Amino acid sequence: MDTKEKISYSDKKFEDESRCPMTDFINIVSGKWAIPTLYRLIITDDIIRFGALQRGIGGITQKELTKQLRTFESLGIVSRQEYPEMPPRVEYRITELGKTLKPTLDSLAHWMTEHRDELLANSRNNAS
Amino acid sequence: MDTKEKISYSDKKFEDESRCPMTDFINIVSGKWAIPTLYRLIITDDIIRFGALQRGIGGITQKELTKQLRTFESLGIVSRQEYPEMPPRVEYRITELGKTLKPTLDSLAHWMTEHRDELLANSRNNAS
DNA sequence: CTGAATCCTTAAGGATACTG
DNA sequence: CAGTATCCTTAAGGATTCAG
Repeated sequence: MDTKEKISYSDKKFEDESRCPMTDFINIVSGKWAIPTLYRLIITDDIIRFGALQRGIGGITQKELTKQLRTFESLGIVSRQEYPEMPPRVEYRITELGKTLKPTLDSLAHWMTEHRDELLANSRNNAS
Repeated sequence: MDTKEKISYSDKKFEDESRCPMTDFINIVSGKWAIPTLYRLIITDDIIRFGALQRGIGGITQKELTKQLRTFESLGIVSRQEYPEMPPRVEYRITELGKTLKPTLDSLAHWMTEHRDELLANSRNNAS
């Protein structure tokens, strides 16, 4: 560790002065698996174990799921309950704060379902 | 150029069998600037020139904006009108298809505005 | 003014092996 | 079972230069 540490891009994440809600949002929910993970937790709306969550999302690696969960946990969007048993059991659950995102994500899923075919057709026609 | 080209990950983008609307969505609207760009076009709801758009978004590079616009154009979400003048003028505009995303993005912006402080506070308390 | 092209650095994410 | 740790490859994105 250095006394004067390098300031990386990610340290600026979600700090004070961005003031654009969309930019703020992207700084919280970004990457290939953030929304799928969050939506799975919201849809479940109950405790769910790590393994079940991973299978439920489908295709996400353990490393990636762990990272996403840590992020959401620190934001208070997801809660984590660890049971010191053997084998270990860890239960995750969407929080009340996290649930407030449901209407928005529902809207997003609905839009995608509604327009998927049209987008795909456009995409094909304009393929390079 | 090789005759047999390597199949990269991105070639699988938005192809047939994903069937998860959230995954589909991420494949279309991903990265740091996609949503801010799209939202700016939606809010503008009129023709807007490349330079004005870039300034309106704030912080996006020319290269990045061009890339995003090409993507949205190929999906039929944004239209592009080029005037072969000197100096050149290019006007972009959200399409009807693109406008259908407005309620969803409004919801997203609203959620972020509403919960920004709480998220930031949580984030600070749980900082490593 | 609107890009295209190039170079470069960092971030994202997959694969695998290992551990309590 | 639920992670950590490590290695590795590709993607994302910024900075800069150049051109019509």
